[in-house]
Amino acid sequence: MPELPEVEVTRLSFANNIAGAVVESVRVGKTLRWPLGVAPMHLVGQHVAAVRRRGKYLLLDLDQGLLLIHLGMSGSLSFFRQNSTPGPHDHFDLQTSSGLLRLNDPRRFGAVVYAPSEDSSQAQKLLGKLGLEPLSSEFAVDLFYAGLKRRSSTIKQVLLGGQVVVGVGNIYACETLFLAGIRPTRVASRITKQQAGRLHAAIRDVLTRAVQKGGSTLRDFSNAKGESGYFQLEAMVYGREGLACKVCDHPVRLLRQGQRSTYWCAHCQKA
DNA sequence: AAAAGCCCCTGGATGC
DNA sequence: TGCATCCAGGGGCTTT
Repeated sequence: MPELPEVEVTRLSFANNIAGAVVESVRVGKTLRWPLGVAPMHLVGQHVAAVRRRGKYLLLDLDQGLLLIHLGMSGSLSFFRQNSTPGPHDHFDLQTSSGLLRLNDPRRFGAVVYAPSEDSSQAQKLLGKLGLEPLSSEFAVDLFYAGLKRRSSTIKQVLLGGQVVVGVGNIYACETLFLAGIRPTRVASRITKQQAGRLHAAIRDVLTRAVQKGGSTLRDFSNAKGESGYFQLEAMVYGREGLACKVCDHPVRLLRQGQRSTYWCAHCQKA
């Protein structure tokens, strides 16, 4: 479910509410991708200083260390002002003095992991190889182009891989390649500087607008206040196999790349 | 070092 | 209605 815009919208929806709050109790349900990595008691009494985002990870800064939260494929966070009883897929609760932060995740590909610091091995194992933040000023065309230059796999897989640029998931990878007119099977290192420029602009543009629109919902995304997004940025190709391309009327194609579906238009994406 | 596969898990949609 | 099969927006881990 969540790509960068959904994670960022989630962060914005509760960061100000939880900042400065004190952890009162922690409830761990079924184990997620990994165990929490610390005794829940250790978190009690600590302040939540801030909520940051790195790629698709949310970072909750505590007095001592931080929590790394990932939503996986099916995770979502909710923030409750009042008490609420957990449902069958609510696998982590952080009760604070200002409200309850709850992770719901049916598939349990998500994670909540404690790390003693951002430099710790626990944190670096997850964050250490992440690429450029597409919505920050560090996302320069030159750096992006240089990153693509040293990759020999296809551009679609490089976008998904997160080692050159973070936060672009399957939907946005398909959509940005369409907007840039680049075929998804193109070897990344053979992309020209001009094409890299178009792709760079498409990534910034689409992700920025998706955050502004409240996150896309092809299915069921909602932020931590329970408000759903609308997918007002309509997909040009994603999920549209066999339908007419919105630009040229040729049928949208489907292909498999690394066990993921890629949707694209062979007529519009010739670069 | 990088790339390619393999998995983790549940629920919803589709087909018989 | 019931059951089997396929698919899903992610990414760490293991093997090449």
